[in-house]
Amino acid sequence: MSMQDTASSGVALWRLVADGIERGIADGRFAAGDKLPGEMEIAETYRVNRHTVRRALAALAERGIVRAERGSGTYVETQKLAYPLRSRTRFSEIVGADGREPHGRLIEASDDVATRELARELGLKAGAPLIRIEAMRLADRTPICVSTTWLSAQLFPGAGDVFAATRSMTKLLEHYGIRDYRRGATRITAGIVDATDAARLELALGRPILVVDATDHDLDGKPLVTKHSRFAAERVEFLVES
Amino acid sequence: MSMQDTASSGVALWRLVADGIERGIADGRFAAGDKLPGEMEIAETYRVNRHTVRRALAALAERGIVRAERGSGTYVETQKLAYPLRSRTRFSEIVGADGREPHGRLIEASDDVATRELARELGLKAGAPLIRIEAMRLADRTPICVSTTWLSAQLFPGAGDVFAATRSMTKLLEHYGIRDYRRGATRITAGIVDATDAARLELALGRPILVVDATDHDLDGKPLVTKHSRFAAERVEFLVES
DNA sequence: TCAAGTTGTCTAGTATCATAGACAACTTGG
DNA sequence: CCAAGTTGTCTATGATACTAGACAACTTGA
Repeated sequence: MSMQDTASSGVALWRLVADGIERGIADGRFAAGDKLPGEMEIAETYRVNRHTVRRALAALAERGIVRAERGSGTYVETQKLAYPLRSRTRFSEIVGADGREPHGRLIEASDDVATRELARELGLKAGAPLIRIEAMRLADRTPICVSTTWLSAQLFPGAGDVFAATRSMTKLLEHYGIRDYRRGATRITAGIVDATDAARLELALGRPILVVDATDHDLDGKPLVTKHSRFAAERVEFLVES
Repeated sequence: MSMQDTASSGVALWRLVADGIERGIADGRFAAGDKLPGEMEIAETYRVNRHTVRRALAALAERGIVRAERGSGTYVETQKLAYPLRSRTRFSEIVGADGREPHGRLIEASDDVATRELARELGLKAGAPLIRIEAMRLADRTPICVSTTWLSAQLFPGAGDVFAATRSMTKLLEHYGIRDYRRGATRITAGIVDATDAARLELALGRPILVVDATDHDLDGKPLVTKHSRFAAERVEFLVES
């Protein structure tokens, strides 16, 4: 590798190294607790200066993916988040069960208008006022997914502010008196991350993402919210129960 | 945006801008022939210096996606090939209907042996002799896809030579007395182009591809050929009819 | 013809990226 | 304890990324 590669691709060398290592962890070449090769060895395999490797490892360490031990080596901290797809799915519960700390972050909340598709999913009329929430979910400090969520502006007035305060869709619904809800039909597809999501997910450009479309209903079957979520494929593993 | 964003993400700003514009073209926000917003306007929307926008546009121009006209503006060059996925799909017809000239090119023909999966698709026994044809399809002079096609060596003896002469799967089947055929179940996935296909498709490394697996049957439902095709995602758009 | 708007080109300055070398601090295994 | 191997930190240098401003060259529409 060389600066020429960086210039032509627009991706920093240390980022390529970091992504390569993270991919190795995702693929299982390095399991949780494993010792990574030494910095010099990594530098040789990527044909890169040791300082560049250190930059990459620092980025991974900041996200809690690896942990450096002076004099000893650098060790893998995390493993893929097992994400069961049940009708009752709560991000915070899943992450908590994995021994990691769930976080939510509001990216943007804005008013929107129901397209035909959104109206059908939410049981509204096309053109109905909606609130669109762009949010992000993390486990410890690692971004897991970004979601675009739509709710009826009439059923959930001021939902954007509520989410900004609670950072949780479950708590948002509780705020409007909804104690429990269920996930309806879920569509799973895959795609390539775009630049915006890549920056948000701290994901390399061009990496695969898992795209999940789903609508949550209350216990009477009335649609509440519909979501379009993009998961970093290398950090999560969907489990579908039979 | 600022250098701080770049530092944290390891992705150059101009790359984010270029991807954003390319996405706009892919999404149809900018159609072929359309004039893009001025460099200053793009710079404002991305909160970036005009020179950074010019870097992004230069990268897109080098790939033939946009074309700058001094004093006038920057225009979208490319147009995606609309590719309807019907049970009766002929590449030449689709390309011709788009007003472009279809071409076929034989890359390689070789003998092969049926794996379990291939045997199941073709209704043969595992280990049965096959002919494997690696071919490429173009519209005008733009590569659209590369396909690996398997046929029974017993049903279609010398198929490689026939394809080399006709450069068309339809004509190949005609040569063996098959006047019409239908496409069976089609699986569509996405992935990243590998180095070999990238060179063939004249595609940059790391670009997305649409992977299509399908088996063609004769009118009695007997499997004829099974294909594994890789389309340059940025040059084609599949249309699935409901 | 002319003014406004567009892309093309130049200079300059600051911050980051990447490389290079040296040495300190620490852990591990013999 | 000691040698080998590891990560941590420092200085230094050159290339690249991004911003900033100015002006030239060109197109378009009034």
